[in-house]
Amino acid sequence: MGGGSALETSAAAAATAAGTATPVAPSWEEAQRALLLPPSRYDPLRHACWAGGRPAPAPSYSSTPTTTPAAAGGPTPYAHVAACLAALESTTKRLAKEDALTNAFRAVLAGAADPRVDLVAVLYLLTGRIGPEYERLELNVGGATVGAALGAATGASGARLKQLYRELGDLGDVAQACRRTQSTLVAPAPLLAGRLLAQLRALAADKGTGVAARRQAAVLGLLRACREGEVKYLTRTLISNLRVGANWRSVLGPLGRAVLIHRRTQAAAAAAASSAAAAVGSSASVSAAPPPLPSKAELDAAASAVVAAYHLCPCFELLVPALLEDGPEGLERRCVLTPGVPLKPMLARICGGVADGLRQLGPGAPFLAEYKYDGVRAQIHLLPGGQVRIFSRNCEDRTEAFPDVCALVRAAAGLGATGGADGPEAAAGARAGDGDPRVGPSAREPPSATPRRHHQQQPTAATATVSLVLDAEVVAVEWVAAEAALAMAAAAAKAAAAAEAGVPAEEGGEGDGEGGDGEGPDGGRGAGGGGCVAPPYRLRAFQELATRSRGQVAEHEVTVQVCVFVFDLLPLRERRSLLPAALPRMSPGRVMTATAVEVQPTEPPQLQQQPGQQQAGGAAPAGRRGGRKGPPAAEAQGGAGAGASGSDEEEEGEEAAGGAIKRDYCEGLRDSVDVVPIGAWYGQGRKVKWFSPFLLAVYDPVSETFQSLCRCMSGFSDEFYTAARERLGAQIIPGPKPYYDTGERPSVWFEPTEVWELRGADLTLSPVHRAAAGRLHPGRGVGLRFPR
DNA sequence: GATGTCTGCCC
DNA sequence: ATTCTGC
DNA sequence: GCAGAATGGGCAGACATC
Repeated sequence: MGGGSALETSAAAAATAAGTATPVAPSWEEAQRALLLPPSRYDPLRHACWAGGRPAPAPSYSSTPTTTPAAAGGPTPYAHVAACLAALESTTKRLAKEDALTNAFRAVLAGAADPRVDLVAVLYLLTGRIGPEYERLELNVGGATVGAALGAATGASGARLKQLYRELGDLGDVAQACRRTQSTLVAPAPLLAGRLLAQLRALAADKGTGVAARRQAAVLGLLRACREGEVKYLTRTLISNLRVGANWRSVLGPLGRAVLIHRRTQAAAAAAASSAAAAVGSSASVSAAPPPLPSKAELDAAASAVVAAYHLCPCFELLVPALLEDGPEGLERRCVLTPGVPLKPMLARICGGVADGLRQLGPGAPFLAEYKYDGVRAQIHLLPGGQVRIFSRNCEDRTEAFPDVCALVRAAAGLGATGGADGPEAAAGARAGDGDPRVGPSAREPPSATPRRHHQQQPTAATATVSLVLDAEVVAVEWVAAEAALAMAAAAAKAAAAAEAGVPAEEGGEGDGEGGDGEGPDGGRGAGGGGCVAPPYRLRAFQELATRSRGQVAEHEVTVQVCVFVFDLLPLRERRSLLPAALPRMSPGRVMTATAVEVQPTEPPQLQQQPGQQQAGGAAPAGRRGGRKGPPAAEAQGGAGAGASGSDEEEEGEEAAGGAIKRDYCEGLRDSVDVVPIGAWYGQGRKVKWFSPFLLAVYDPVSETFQSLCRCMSGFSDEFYTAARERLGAQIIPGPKPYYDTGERPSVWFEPTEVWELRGADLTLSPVHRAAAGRLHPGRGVGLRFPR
């Protein structure tokens, strides 16, 4: 509070100094409101909340503006970021959010001493990140660490913090609430965006004994340095939960717009200055009327240029310099696909079932129906040198965890299985080996230990060629002995016969969500047209693959073998028919194209030809299952992404044709389960006022116990939450009934008074849930995956 | 050394 | 992952 | 129709604690 009045005073002083109609630098709240002005009325010089590195408010520029705008400022204060976050949070309107972001970036461009550096920092801070996703850089700070630091910073007791948290449902709000009652003795230096980002990165880099204490101390220091509205957002940043209704996606368009506006303004100012100088030759003020905003079309073009560039090159350190130097128009040339930099994944549209999906694809349009494998998504880059890089669905670099995948892909591509270490540093020209794909301790050579820093390498013409980018699913496989393979083949044949006879038997109870070793869609099948020789492998469930180490794995340490199911080539979305050419040496159980059915709505389904593996009988019904039967929420992949409009022989109108109907909810698993809410937690954020999630249990008549099955939070409407809060609020009991069986510890327990119907996708063996305890696994119960 | 807590990341 | 909500 | 938030099960890894 002391700070508040001091700031008022300085604002008043600024007002006097400014004189005449020269505006006074706004307070933090005013700056926040100003950010919501339409860009046409926002003046970065007048509304920006800083100058000379001082926090808001301070004179935004001197009363005698003899300097150029760009030189007027200092480092961007974090207060500016916080003001923008507050502006974002203050509205749910998307256009208003875009305006706020655009204005905020313009302020940085106009007011920062080093806009190039500050813009990157502000971008990260506004999106709650500290680096590109593919650089393993994590704060490792969560609620516990911040909570403890908060206690130390404010003197609030743990109980008080807990109570506040229950009321507010957001640690940032708790911090803000605490701060109001806290008086700072000596105000530390104000937080600066660039420096804060560096501090956060240092925090992320710290490790070893005692980190927890060091982290907490660092967090404490940062919290203490906060002013005005900063604590709330700094706290949320620390726990990676900004929740202001904007994320990296929302920031890109405004970034393009802001840069375009700024460049126009600068050009106009330069022109005015030079003409004035030429005319009079004396100190004419540069503050001529700002030029009108670029046209909407121009602004939109700038926005989509940045969006497209970011998909190809999701790294602000690369994007921003290119943007500032060559403008949005130059991005297409400057930001190209860079080897080892993952592409942002395609956008997918949700549709309300298969019928809807087909309608979206276009009536009568042919499409591809693919299996949805239960593994992990992998974006696989095969670089010109023969090295491989593997990225997760979230663009995390997972190369080192999957040396076997690297080897398999190299082999499938016709390069030697021992082509060398992966990653650009490791030179190792791939030599063409015998191409025999081998899983096992044959290939090794540990991958480069040096983590690469992509943003240090500028894309150049030389490095811009990627030989191959694959989209694939990595699935755990189990190799089985020959006899077992024969048995499986026989079973598959029987199932196929049954299916042909019209029995809707689906896949004969396959897996049934038993979690354990359920066969995948075509596990154990694939026997060819006439003489059946089943490949000696079976697909395993996701849970098996999840045991893979996260860090560096040597190939001989791999315990769970995998098969790579390739389903797409990026970024051109060329037809899958190019896959066999790109990967001439695929091999069953190792690297395969994902099983798919080409559907011509007027003709019977035709199974896609697969290299190295003939498909027949058994797979067709399964394929039909994926394409035809009713997933309530299937997903059609559109040809978004990349913008690299290669558009070869693709007919227009068929743009979505590369899409696949995925996420099939197996018919057999659509059963619902009757469950009883036996406990709950208090909601967070939007759901503070309600119970969420609920702890749900099944009743076991044998043991006469309620065994927990899962927590559940989705599938409920807000009305349901409100009603449930009332009903169950009256059923709270002090502790669990003796006949409740669960490893969970919910905040509240209920009398068992209601029965709900629950749907889920899958079951897994659980360490905390107790359903069917002991029946599938000694000591482990069953949990429900994706309850809803 | 075993166990527990926290965090991040797969689905 | 899924689902709901507001623009 | 999109974007965003709020949540699920469960694993490994890194520390902290016993």
